[in-house]
Amino acid sequence: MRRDVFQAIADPTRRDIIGLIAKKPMTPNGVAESFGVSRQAISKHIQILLECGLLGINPQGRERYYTVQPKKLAEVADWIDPFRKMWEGRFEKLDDIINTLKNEQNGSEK
Amino acid sequence: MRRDVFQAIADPTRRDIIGLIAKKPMTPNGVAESFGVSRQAISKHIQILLECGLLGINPQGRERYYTVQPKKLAEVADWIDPFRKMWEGRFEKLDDIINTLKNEQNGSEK
DNA sequence: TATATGTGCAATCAATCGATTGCACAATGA
DNA sequence: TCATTGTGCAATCGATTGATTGCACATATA
Repeated sequence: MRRDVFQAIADPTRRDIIGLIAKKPMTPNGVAESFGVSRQAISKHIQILLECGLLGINPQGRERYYTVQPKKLAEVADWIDPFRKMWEGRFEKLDDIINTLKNEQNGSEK
Repeated sequence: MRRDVFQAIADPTRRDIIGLIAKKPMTPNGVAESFGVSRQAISKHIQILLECGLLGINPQGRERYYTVQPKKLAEVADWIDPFRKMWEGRFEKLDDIINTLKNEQNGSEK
């Protein structure tokens, strides 16, 4: 079963769950009340987010408060970062990869 | 058919394709040679990346050179940004974070 | 012209996904 | 104790995904 952060945040419901829990740690029932799906469906989404490290648990009695582990999103941010430099036009600090890209693009024009 | 950037980059092969084409615009055959799957499979990945705006086309004769449109990844970076502030411990703009999350939640309701 | 090459599209298939229902079990409270 | 509540887990189902094969068509090349 593939459980990486990229796949986890691909689902819009899971992104909403992350956004919700980021504001305030919540229980599965609390989260489910904010969505139009069953508690079990939310529970499965939470399970996926747990398995890839995007959420943490804080049990209180029979309730389980889930919290967001935002640091885990750095994996995505790190992958995007070189491309950010491309679209922001900050070419002064580019590594060889991006320099190669620029040269090849100019060279491939007729 | 859902065609958003988050779903597009969820597949590791597609992320590899983006990384490859970012170095140098490539044809489908060129890309396929770098992977262990068929040309048609690569072609379908490219189609998905095209449909969500992550790639552009530059036809040269019967060859089609695909280029990366990095700006499209800003959609993902923008979603991550409030969380980046969380994991980097910059809480001075917490109100902005909360507001951003609120807006995102409202805007993504089905 | 005829042949080879580069590419896209349709059909197909196994695997996975997102959701539901039903049940089990521990913690709470009468 | 016994009923209620909060939660997790298993079975199931329809839709989607990622891959393959086969074919069509335009472009290049002999």
